[in-house]
Amino acid sequence: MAHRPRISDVAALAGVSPATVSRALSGSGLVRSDTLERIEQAILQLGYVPDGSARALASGRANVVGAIIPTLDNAIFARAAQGLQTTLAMSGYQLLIATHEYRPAAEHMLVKALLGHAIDGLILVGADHPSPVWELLAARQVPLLITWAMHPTQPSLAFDNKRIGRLAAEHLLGLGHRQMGVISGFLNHNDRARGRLEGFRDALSDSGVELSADCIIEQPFGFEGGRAGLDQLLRKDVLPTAIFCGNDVLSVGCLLEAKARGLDVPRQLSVVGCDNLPITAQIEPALTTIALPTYELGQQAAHTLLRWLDTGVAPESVYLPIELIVRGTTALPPE
Amino acid sequence: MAHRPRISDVAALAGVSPATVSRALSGSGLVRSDTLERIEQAILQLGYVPDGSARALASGRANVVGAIIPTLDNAIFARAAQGLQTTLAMSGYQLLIATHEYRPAAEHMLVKALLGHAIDGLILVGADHPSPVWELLAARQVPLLITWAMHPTQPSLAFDNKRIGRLAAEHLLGLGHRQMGVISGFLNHNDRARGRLEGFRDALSDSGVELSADCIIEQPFGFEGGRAGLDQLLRKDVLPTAIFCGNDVLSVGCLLEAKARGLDVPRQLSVVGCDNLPITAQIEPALTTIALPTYELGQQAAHTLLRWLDTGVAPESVYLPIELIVRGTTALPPE
DNA sequence: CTGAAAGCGCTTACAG
DNA sequence: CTGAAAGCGCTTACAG
Repeated sequence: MAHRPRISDVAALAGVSPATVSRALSGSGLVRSDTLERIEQAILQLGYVPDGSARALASGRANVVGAIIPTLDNAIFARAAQGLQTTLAMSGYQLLIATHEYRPAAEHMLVKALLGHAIDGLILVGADHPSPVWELLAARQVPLLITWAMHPTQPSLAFDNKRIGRLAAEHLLGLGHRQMGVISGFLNHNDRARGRLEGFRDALSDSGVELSADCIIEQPFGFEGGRAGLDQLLRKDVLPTAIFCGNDVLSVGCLLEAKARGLDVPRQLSVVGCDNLPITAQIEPALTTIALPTYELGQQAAHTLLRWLDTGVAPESVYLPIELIVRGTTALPPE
Repeated sequence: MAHRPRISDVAALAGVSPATVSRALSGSGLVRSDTLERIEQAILQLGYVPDGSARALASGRANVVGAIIPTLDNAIFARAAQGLQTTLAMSGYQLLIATHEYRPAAEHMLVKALLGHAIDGLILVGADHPSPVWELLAARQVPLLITWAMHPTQPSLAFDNKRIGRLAAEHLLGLGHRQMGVISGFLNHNDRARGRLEGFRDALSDSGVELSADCIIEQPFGFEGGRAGLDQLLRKDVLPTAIFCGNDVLSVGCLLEAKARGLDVPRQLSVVGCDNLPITAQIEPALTTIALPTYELGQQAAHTLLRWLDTGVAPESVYLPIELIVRGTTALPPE
């Protein structure tokens, strides 16, 4: 075959007009069944696959959703992407995905790039974005769903990051801890990390416990960050009896470092993480953490966005349920 | 503004023809600089973003690459996707990604879906695909790059999966092991897993050691699979002194289960994994594994495909370097 | 360096 | 249930 067959080739072979083939393709139901059959024959025989850009241009719908996430290198975002993609595919939509690695400038470029790429909707992580990003978004008017954090006006599928911090704090306070440390990812350009820290600090504060600034360590996400965070915390004058880690990559690193130093977790040091990564349930002692339904977030993001596209009415924002899971890394403080 | 601005709006505002705006946009260099400046002004003023589908339809290039991978829920594929996406973005390309979760039927559907979605190239994992997939691909004539395994004729960026198995076997044989077990992912529809097993078995066989079929356990990928695999291996009449795991999710699970049972690794049992996941270097004892440069595979896949699109000449297939990393989970066999 | 015109391959009112 | 025709918003020879 010389060329990729076009709709007119199919039409000619089936003895109908291109319009009819188009209707058959879209499953509109207004094609007689014998006609339909001839068309299907022709499609099979020619190996016809409709041209996506032509279809998108003519119909105004690309059947593509864009998503910009911080990274795929954290299982938490990878799982969400997986849930999103799988659910979209079930409705005939595909996923155009990009990662900015926590660089705001990169995010800006990617928003621009995706907006130029025929997408029906866009998904972003976090509610906090540089204003040029919002301007682009406003100009393009594409349905935009915020995830992972709550935006005051934009439809959001959020985790209550402050409550995550509160849950961790209340658990540790309840055990009797008073000296706490925090290992967080970089707070800049990360409203999720800021929210968790704020919630943690607020809850302590409500109980009359102050969290001094030098007990808050910012580290790059990664096991090494968790290890380095613990290292820094152990150099302070007053040692913490409990540590809250902003996510489980950090908490696993922190726990492993504690074990490597011969610290008895949880008897000498309690550790709380966040995410409920699979590995947290496997290591010994298993990590106390806050479970976030990230796969479900991806699924629900897909459903929400597709409904939005169908109905044209913007969805309500919602918080997804989160849950403290107490395992082996938290206990009463020493003494 | 009532409507999304079109290229003609920009042209009108800048006092030129749409053709000139188009040339300015494509950076062709054949637009006078003062004209260019007026056009850029107009673009900024209107917030113009070119329509992707129209551009793709008219030019025949979508600036999108499709990739179908087994899952994002394994860090190994997530990292490769990350390398791929990041590198593509640097050249103005975006990534349309889909996962089939090891279901051949899903892969078939996704190939079909992506081919209908205006892509310039396609990346697949593995050389082994059901024939309907190959037929679709042949009909559509899109540049296709195979990754992770070597295809006899199709351009491939491969790991030598047999050699992975051989490396593991030779290391264990060299230590003196003669009773071995294998924990693998499901072999069906997975040429990477089959290749690794085959290489492992061949190398043993070359040394006069036979690997009996009931020492080969297939498990779903996941920590639980590794744990269950060890459990099954420990029920055999002859206990293995060493286990080769098809990837590091399995090897970590296997190691953790061994520790939970009070087995002394490596003194009572040696374990070799594959992938070099970050966690393997962190746990105690650190895992002996075979390092696969998966991020680099993603990057190189992007470069290879883009060069193909540029030059029109199909690239050579290449094997990526792999390396045995000996850490704490392998030692001389007991006695 | 710039413009007028044709065309990319579909979809979708409109008419029957 | 089906067809003829216009149009989606760009790009790109062709001509100047």
